[in-house]
Amino acid sequence: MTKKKDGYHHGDLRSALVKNGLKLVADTEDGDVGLREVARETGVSATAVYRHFPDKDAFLRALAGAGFEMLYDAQAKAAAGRAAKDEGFRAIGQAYVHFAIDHPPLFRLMSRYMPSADDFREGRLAKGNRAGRLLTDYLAELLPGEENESKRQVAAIQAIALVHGLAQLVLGGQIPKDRSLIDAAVDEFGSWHHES
Amino acid sequence: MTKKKDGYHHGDLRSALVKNGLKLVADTEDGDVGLREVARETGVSATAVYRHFPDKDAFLRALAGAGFEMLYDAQAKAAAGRAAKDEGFRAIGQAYVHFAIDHPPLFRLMSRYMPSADDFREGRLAKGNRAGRLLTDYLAELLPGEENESKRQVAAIQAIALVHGLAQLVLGGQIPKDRSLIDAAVDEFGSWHHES
DNA sequence: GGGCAAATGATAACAGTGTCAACATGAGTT
DNA sequence: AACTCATGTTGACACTGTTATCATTTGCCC
Repeated sequence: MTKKKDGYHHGDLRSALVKNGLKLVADTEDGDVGLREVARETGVSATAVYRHFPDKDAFLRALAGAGFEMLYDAQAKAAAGRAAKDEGFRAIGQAYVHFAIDHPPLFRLMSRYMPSADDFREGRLAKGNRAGRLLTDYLAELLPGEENESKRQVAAIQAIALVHGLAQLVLGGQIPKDRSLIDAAVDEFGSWHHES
Repeated sequence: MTKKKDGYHHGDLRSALVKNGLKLVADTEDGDVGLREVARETGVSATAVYRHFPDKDAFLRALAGAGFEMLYDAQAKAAAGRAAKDEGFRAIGQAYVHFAIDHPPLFRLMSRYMPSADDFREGRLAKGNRAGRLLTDYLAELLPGEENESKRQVAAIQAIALVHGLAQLVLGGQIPKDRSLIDAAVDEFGSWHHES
């Protein structure tokens, strides 16, 4: 139980649900929480959730969105102070994996509700776009003079695939949770493109 | 309904459940099937499944295992005939992503039940190890004379992270389902390490 | 301030799920 | 032929997401 302004109406139930949802997600394995469970934790009836979210899917998407906000903050903080663009790129790439390691269930949830490329283009995003855009933006500045556009697109795809794959496989236990190893993997990728 | 040898006993229920399970998984979005659903499809009572699998988790793990067998076959076929080791490496890497594209829900299920590094080392795998081992084995032959062992480990991690990340992000819609683009991303990675 | 509509909450119920305990049936062995 | 054990069934329990219906409160208008 958290935050309850006693009385029939809650005051700000929606954000209370999200906050408790995030807390409960952290205690799960796969990042899935039940609506009834979070309602119970919030001290409210099960169906009250439906006044703020159309269904469970929408609620989990909201949780994932909050997670992307946290990720964006972490990446921004990691990149701050890095004057050199390539250092900034490596920093936010590593921050991506570190975030996954620090919040395994939340990251798994986020992976399931990650905005698609279409969501990006058509601007139908709240704010969760920023996390993903950071990486590709840095990469765009990092590779200004590539021969052709397609080569740059390939490099961008490699970058996000590498970083996302690292995070996914570390959480799955296929890659050792070794921070220096992970940082090395990201660093070397960055240097390939920068030193060439 | 498939395969039913009519009568109280089924004959080979376990494999029938797996077969129908795989079929049903293919029709889902996230690669999750209900035990009752597959039991219904197989024409058997819901609890009969428990005579062959301790719980739902074990059943889904069996489905994932069957998926890894399919993946291994696809990778072996892709690598066959490639004399050059680096070509073989690229082929199985691309086959990994192609498999994901061809079987989205199954691949998502497999991602959730992917054998961990510990499973590998301690040899507690049925046969699903082969799919993962293929990639790293090729990579080991590909990089015989790297300066130190740690550099080789970093390269191995980069390879599987790149390939797994590509698969994951294509299925999520973050990367366009463009086969030539994906092949280019894998090819270029292979050439980096080979030409150096 | 009184009254009313809309927003927000609660209750009851339905269909569906994973799982367990108890029982039924058939196959294989001696 | 009888017994045993693996295999399949029935019934039930606790739980879930979701809907329909009813209750309360807030905010606004006169």
